[in-house]
Amino acid sequence: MTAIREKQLQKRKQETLDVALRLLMERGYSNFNMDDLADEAGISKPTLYQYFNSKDELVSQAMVRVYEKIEELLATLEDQSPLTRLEHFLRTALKTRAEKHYLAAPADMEMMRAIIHQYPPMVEHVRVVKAKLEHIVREAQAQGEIDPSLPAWVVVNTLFSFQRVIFNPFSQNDPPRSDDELAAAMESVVRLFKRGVQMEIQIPA
Amino acid sequence: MTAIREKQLQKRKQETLDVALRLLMERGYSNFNMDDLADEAGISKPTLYQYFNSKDELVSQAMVRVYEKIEELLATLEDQSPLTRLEHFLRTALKTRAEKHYLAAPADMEMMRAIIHQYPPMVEHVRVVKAKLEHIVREAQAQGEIDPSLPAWVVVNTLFSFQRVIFNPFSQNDPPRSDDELAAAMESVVRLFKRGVQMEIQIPA
Amino acid sequence: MTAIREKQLQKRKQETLDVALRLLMERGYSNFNMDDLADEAGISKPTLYQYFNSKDELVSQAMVRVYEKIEELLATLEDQSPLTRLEHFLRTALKTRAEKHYLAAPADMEMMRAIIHQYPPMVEHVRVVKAKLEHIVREAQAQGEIDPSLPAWVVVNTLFSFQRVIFNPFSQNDPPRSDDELAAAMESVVRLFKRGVQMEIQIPA
Amino acid sequence: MTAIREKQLQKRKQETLDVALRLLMERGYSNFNMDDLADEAGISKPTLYQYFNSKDELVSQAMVRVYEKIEELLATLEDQSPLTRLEHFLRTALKTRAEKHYLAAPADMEMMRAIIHQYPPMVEHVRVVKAKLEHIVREAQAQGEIDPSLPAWVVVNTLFSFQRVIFNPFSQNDPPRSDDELAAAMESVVRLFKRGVQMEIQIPA
DNA sequence: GATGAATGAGCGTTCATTCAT
DNA sequence: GATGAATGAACGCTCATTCAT
Repeated sequence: MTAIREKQLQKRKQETLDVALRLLMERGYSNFNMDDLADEAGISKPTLYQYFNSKDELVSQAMVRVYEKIEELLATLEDQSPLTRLEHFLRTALKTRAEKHYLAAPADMEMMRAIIHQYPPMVEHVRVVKAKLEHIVREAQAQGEIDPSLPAWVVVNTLFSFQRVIFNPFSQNDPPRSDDELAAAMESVVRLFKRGVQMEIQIPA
Repeated sequence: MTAIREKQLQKRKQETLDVALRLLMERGYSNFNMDDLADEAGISKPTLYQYFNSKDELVSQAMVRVYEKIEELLATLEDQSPLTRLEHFLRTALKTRAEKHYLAAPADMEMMRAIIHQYPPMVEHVRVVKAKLEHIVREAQAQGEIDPSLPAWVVVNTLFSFQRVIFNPFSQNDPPRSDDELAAAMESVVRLFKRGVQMEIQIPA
Repeated sequence: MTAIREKQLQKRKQETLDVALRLLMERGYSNFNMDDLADEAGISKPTLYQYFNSKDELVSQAMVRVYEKIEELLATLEDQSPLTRLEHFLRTALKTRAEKHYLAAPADMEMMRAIIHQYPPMVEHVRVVKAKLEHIVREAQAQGEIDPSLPAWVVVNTLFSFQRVIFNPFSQNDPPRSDDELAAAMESVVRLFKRGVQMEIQIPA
Repeated sequence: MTAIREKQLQKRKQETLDVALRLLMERGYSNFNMDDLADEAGISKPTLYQYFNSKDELVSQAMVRVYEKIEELLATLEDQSPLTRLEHFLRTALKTRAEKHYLAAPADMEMMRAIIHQYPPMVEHVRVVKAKLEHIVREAQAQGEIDPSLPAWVVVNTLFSFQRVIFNPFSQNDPPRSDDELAAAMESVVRLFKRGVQMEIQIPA
């Protein structure tokens, strides 16, 4: 019984986090408020506060959600070569981004640093995911797929950063891109990344 | 006489914008408030509102400031090759960023989209700078320095995005980097960029 | 259960409007502020804003309240002759006024024009009440109780205006009137009105 | 020299008061501010404060101006019968009002009571004008032009109140009146007043 | 367990008023 | 004598958070 209850609760919580994520993406942190979230999630505010202790915790958990999705994604790719895994990650991140959803777009939220700081478990979560990605980078470097002179953390941060190429707040002022343009842009970014991290080409004598 | 006054005023305004930029960088938009700004700038709130009509206008002008600096930078590089100019721009952006100042870090402010929208002259400013950079990219492509198959806007956005590699809100949770590490990272990013945009290497038969 | 809640809420709202009306009467619009209202009404400011969306809406609703009272009053007089109804209305208005309450004193608020304009339903309300009064005037004219050469709207506006005779901001500087004086003044006004609107007396040949 | 200066100053002051009166009429007290007044009067704010010690004093003086105009008007009528003088006063007041200027519209400003209170000389001024009007009323009563049973102050207040019949903030929502309608309305008001204050008609046996 | 209703604390903005030139 | 620039004090309004039912 309680288990079922518990499951229902978890589901509600997850749904709430999804709505929160969407609103954050749509409006930005400062235009995101608990009233609207409660409304859009179809629950009352006190209930919201039963699920999450504070707005900041909620936002933090929403971010963690993003990182969990990354982990899930990486888990499905375990049998592929390290570089292929990174490529896949990048491609997925870009696509998700283009569809205006989240996934791995944490860098957006300059504003959330204070928050993140206050919730150590979340911080830990982020650290773990980054460590996993760094590990993959190092594997790739060991296998000669990536230039070993590049610091692994730089490569990982680069991957995260690339998401902004496709969609960022300022692109709203750019000319709108057609789906084809967007697809081409994504491929360009992937190519740019792969070439960029490649070993120095040794021109055979 | 009046000219001196006017100049003083402009100076005050600029100083205020500088303080604003620092606070925005430190705290993010939503923790940035007019009281603190007035305090830190050493002026009263009503004076603030004589300089700027609203918080949003102030923030917008602060952003414009950033773009002006980019323009100034680009102007000093006119005699160099297109790719060199882009490289220089990137290097400067990264360095500024590492020093926790601004310059070309607009992409930070997911939260500012609404704002920017409301101040058409600012939007125009941003558009112009982006157009200039895109122009340089196209020159580089014409001269064979950059792969012509990459859309110019993608390359420009990439340049902006790269700033986040060095410093972003989440890196506060990463291990702190030494100055040497940072310098190396910056070089890595530049290298990654240059290789990434390069023409496909034609291996001679 | 909820019904009780709802009723309590409505009561609170009404009480708040009453306090608002008193304060408006005492201080005028520009010295009337939401903090004091909240204090005097014994609720918090946010609660105030749950009841009313803005100061102006609140003031508008307070005005509507006044007009509702007029409608209620008129409803109780339906079986009387038109002129008697108008007389009764005037008498009540004057008495209420003398007791420093409201009822039908909208003309006070020169300052509220902008407000009223912004709340179409309120404007409509006012229009309806005026229309009802004008209708009564026309009935009286049809029955020979009122000179038909007087435009109905002029008569109605006259009725409203008369309230100021008894009490207006400037009368505070006048010598204070005793209760008897006040009663006499009210009767004088009523008499003045009745004679003023009367048919031209036909002196029989 | 100084006399000329002094005259210039007085002229400027009067002009400023006229602008103030117009703005007060147009916007109401609460939307009337010193910045706009300085702008529209073409002087600087500090200069404004040299002319008038405070906003409230300025407004009070503006009101006094209105009463001065009444005194001037009455002075030109000295050779006429008391009732004729009152009639003339009423007619002028209504006309001025219809032209959306002031003159004798003090009752508008519910909001100014606090002010008026604080400037005894102004209060005195108002008292004097009212006393003069009351004196005329008493003369009329002595000459049998006005029913002696009506308290003089009631008659005077009635005169002031009538201005609102023609134009008040709420009439903005009424259907607009043509010039002819307005002229007819004014005549109606005058007639209503005259009949209203008339002696009881003694029907000869 | 869920919620309608309530609130303390704060924020952006304005305004009457004054200083320094 | 006249003014551009500055400010203290409020005011309208919002938001994260918590009772009371």
